[in-house]
Amino acid sequence: MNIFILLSYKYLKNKKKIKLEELDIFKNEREVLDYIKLNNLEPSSKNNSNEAALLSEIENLVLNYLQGQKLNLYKEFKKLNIELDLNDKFKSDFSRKVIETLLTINLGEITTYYDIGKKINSKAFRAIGNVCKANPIPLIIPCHRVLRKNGEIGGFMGKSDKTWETKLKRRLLKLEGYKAIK
DNA sequence: ACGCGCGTTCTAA
DNA sequence: TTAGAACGCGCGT
Repeated sequence: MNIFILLSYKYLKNKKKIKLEELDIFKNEREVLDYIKLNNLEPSSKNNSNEAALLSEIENLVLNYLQGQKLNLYKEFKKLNIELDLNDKFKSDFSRKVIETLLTINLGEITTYYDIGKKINSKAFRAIGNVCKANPIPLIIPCHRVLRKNGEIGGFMGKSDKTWETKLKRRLLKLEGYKAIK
């Protein structure tokens, strides 16, 4: 399965750090190009050596993860002092609690929409799904580790079962060593 | 397969 | 700005 990954970020010169805005996953190059065009994205200049170094570290982390290394990407990104653009995106208490809970699910583990609801004292299971859908940085925020209560795969990146997106979700879980999915 | 529940977003006033 | 309708990577029956 080939995938194409696009990182949208800003380099904060004064702080010398990268603020990661989005990590998007596409199934072919054309989709990447369409997305870049649609959102008027500028190609990375990499004219700053610190910026280039950070980027290559990020690239290595993601590639190693996709090749099966057991990496906690969230923690690794934190080590690199990468800023995640979450507070801008998630403004409500509810969505922040969902994201917070998601970040506690380690590689190799899974949870369910139901369990997240239990943890944050809510029965809004569908709304929890909607927060995941709005997740701008999959892989780092591990929405792929959330299944339906009955063990079904559930959706991924806004799409329901029997789509390329859910195949990717299965693939990621397999990569992480989790096997039992309906 | 259907109805339900609930946070978010869209829509029309 | 505000009420209410519509919408969802879901759940229970």
